[in-house]
Amino acid sequence: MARKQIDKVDITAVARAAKVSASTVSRTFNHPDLVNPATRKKIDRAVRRLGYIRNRAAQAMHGKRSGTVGLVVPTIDHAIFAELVQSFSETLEAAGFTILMTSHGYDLEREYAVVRKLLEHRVDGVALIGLEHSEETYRMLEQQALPAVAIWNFDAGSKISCVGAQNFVAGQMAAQHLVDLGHRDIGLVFPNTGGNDRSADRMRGALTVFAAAGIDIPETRKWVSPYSVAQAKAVCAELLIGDTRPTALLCGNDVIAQGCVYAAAQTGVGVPRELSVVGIGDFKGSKEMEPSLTTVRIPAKTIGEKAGALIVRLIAGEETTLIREEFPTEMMVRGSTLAREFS
Amino acid sequence: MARKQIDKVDITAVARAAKVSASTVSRTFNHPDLVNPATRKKIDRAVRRLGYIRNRAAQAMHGKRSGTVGLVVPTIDHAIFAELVQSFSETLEAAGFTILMTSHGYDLEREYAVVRKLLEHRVDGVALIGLEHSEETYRMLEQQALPAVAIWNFDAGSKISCVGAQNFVAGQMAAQHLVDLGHRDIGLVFPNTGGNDRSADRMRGALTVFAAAGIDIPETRKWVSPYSVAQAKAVCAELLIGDTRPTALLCGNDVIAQGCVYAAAQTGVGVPRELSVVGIGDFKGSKEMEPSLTTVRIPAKTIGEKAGALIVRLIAGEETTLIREEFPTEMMVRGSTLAREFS
DNA sequence: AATAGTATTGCAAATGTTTTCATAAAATTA
DNA sequence: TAATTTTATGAAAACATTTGCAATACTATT
Repeated sequence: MARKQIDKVDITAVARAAKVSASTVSRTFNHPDLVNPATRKKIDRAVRRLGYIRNRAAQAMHGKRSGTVGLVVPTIDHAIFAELVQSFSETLEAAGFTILMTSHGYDLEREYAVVRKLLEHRVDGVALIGLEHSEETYRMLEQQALPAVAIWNFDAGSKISCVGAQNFVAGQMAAQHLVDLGHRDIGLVFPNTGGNDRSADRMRGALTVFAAAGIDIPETRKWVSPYSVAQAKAVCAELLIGDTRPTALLCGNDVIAQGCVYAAAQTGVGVPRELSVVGIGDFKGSKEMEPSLTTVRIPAKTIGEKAGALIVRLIAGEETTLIREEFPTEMMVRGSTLAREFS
Repeated sequence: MARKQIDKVDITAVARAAKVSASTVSRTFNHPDLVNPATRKKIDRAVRRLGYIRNRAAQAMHGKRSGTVGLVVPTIDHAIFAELVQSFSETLEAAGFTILMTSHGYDLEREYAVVRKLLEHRVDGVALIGLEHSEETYRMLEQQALPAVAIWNFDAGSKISCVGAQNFVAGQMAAQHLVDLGHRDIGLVFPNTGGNDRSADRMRGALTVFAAAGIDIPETRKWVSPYSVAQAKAVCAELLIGDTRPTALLCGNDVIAQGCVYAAAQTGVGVPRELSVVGIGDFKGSKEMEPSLTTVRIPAKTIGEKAGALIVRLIAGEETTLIREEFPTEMMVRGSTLAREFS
């Protein structure tokens, strides 16, 4: 059994134990080919015996990379981001990086603070969700000349590299689908769009299509719900028991759509027969629910992977210009929408 | 507009710009009360003008804390952990820490590697999910004398501090509920239990209760499904079309239960009339689904918060002994279970 | 055997901070 | 006004590591 570590074991302790100099120990880690195999073995044994663990902080001081990448999300507690974050981190971990993750709860002031904190930790790069960030945040990133990528949204005019989809188009697709099915009286259930450009873009996209089709969405047909099944269900249950209800609901994302479908089931409104529901996102499980959810697919997993790969290249200096990668959204027509029955 | 940062701006650059020594600058950050307000202001201005960001790596070298806490999860891509992780990180961020997060995909070998990497980054503490970890991992943590807490499981004999619930009891509760309803022919749908003590404990708990009630669960009534709605639905759909099907299903967690409920809807089996389904976990949305899911509540949010608070105390040295905090599970009887109809 | 490489290692400087100690200036007390 | 205490600052050492340079010890070449 290894003894408790009373005296700190640093590189010189290892050196002493192996009867070599600290430099040689350091080299065994960083340039193993420069040291004699026999010596290496001695050192290896000492390392193991003492339970030595190198100190990245000390390494990082030498202009060496810290081996960490910052990831800033509004919240993790969402099917939405969980999938994205997972594939992003897998990619980065495979490349040897560790993720420093922070969340800010959709507060751009807090976002600035956490990004700053990441910089204090000398992350080799940062990934942010979306493209809406404070001036200060953008300025800081630029000033530090840090590899940065915005994930989730694609925008041809973005100030930093981005990899994602066009939420505007996603909104358009969902709207177009409803229009194509003959719906005219449509309700919108979206989260509050402050500090959330994804949601705002989707809504704008949808509204554009409706306007083009000559469909007016009065304020009374717009409901606000956070990204929560429970709250969406409550909001939706309320709107469904009104004396006139829309024939279709376009939801800000799949979680909200799910809530709507449940609310309909609860209030005895048949989906899709009496009410069509369309979501955006195509989260895990959306396809499996009953009725299975019609939605616009945003390829979260792919986006996460590609964003991870991009930041690795950015850090390695393989990319020098601003890079933008777009991933198309796709209309997934499933069981929760149906052509409107004309009387 | 701040100029691009060509020459690295470190503490001495700030000192130069403010015409003071580096020590004074350092002090303004760490012991502001020791420096003259006027000087402080000068320094503040210089910091702002140069866009200086302190280097935690260099600080960490002085035995100072790194201000990071490692969080090791099997995967983030789960409703299960998302909620836990969110509340855990909120608590820690409020205390000024940043989270270093890594996942290992239920591979204990990889877990050892990532914990080691966290130690290289000199995290001030680590949190792991569950209590099943490799000998090597435990040894390393002990040897480094690092504050560590296991989240999710409670075990009175744990080797490290833990805060969580008893999965064994959760399994018992779910099973007892079905027994109380008169079910005798019960199916089990659980994930593979390798490297996943949570799941294994739940299963054992359930089996204990069934045995006590004189109910035998033959191998043919045990199905394996990962934590995925899609796969659980597929597995369950298969078992439901068999010529004899159980009257109740006990699922390893709510995601699986959800898949089962959907599978039943798909194959036209009425829940709860013809089939009772009970889950474990009480995830977000479980209550809202239709029928709403009967499940055993494990208070993820509370556990995350308390675990965060505990590790903060551990790091601050306020706790010196091994601490174990248990949070009780609770049977949430809802719409997906019903007493078995006797012929 | 002498020469020129080449492989291996150690020394010392450097990295960006914090902190201890010493010193100087200012404020207080007698 | 001198003596003492307090406040504010700087110089230098310390932290754990990496790396450029120099020194030594081998190997290969002639």
